[in-house]
Amino acid sequence: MVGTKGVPRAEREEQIVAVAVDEFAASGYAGASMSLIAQRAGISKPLIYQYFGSKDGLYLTCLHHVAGALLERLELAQLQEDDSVASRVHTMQAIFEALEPQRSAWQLLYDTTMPMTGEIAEAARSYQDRTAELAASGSERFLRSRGQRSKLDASALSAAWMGLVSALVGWWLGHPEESAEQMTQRCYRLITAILDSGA
Amino acid sequence: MVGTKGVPRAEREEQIVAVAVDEFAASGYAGASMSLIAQRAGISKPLIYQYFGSKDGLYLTCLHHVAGALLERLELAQLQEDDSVASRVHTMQAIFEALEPQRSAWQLLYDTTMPMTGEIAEAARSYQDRTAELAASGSERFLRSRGQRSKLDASALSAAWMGLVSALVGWWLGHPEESAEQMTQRCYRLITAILDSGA
DNA sequence: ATGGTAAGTGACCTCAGGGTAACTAACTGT
DNA sequence: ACAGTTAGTTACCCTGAGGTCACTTACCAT
Repeated sequence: MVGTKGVPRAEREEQIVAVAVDEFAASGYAGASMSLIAQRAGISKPLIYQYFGSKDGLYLTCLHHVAGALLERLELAQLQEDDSVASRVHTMQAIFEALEPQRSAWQLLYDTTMPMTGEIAEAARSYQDRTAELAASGSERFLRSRGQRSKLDASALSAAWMGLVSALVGWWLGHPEESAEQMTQRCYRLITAILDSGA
Repeated sequence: MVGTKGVPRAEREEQIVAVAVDEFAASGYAGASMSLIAQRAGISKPLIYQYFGSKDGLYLTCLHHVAGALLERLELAQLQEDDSVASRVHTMQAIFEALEPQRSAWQLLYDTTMPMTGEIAEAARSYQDRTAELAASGSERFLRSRGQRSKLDASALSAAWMGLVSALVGWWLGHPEESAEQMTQRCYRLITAILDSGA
């Protein structure tokens, strides 16, 4: 079947991006197949190229679409943070809420299979840096308030925190029946349990 | 240049596996190139196929080589654990020490680009399950000792813990000048700082 | 009605990467 | 010396994935 189906470009682009985000998240940049994305979106490959130019172009669009909203929400949540560990739950809440519309989005930011050079790498790095900075400033403040000043320790703590968040999001992906709010409360319970064990 | 170079098979296999582990860790199963591995190992592609049969065969060998030692060490460390959070540092120590000879090994276990079916997937899943079980039993015991009995919470905590460990190993990869012992001490400092903040 | 434009496709090109066939040169024991 | 085995290579095949060309059909303004 050939010829237009009467679907306007903007709408098609949304459909394609939705499918692509999912596919990129599941298989990574390298593993994802343009043909498969086209097939799953119910259109043919050349249409994707007409709209997005290249695989990089599509990925870039997906990345901005996904990371833009997330970062905005995250930087907002940052303002509610204080020195306490418990307040970290706010960050988790922000992430869960921002991710609710398309949970798999998170994987795009930390895809290890994307090329290490070029526009797409720069964009990803830029988003990664912004999230890392949020985590880092929090970690440093946290450690300083406890009398530790090692830059390296702060850097490691920051990495650990981001890995922890990443893993929880991954767990969430495997438990789709859980709502964002349930996840937030779960985090609260866990953090409390860990801290109560104290000293 | 053609013909033997006088290197016995066992030795060559070791060289190849060493390079392959590195390459698989860096680019993932899908992204790694057999040609590149051959080139970096200083031999030609067919020799790899002669020795390992296929890409899957090579990956499998790498996986067993790497995960076997790690799991053994990890299951040993498990015995030193108690209910406290602080004792988790023993697990970290075990991981750092087991990984010292080839740090990038860790990535192999959790490569998301490997095929989801076949012998290699089963092997990976088996190793993942063994590590997950270690983490899970620890998490469950930990939560139960604090009066919480939710299976889901334990599962999430387990995932979070594994993500945290994974991230710290990743951080270590980016800071090659740090020794395993320094990493262990760093973990001790961080855990202490978090717990001291208590309640 | 009709021409221009937007939406859409089948068939192809190109090239990288897994995998193989056929050949060659050095060791090793008799 | 020489035959057999082990270590090693060059040159190739084939599939799949990114990407493009030429073509087709529906919508829309005059």
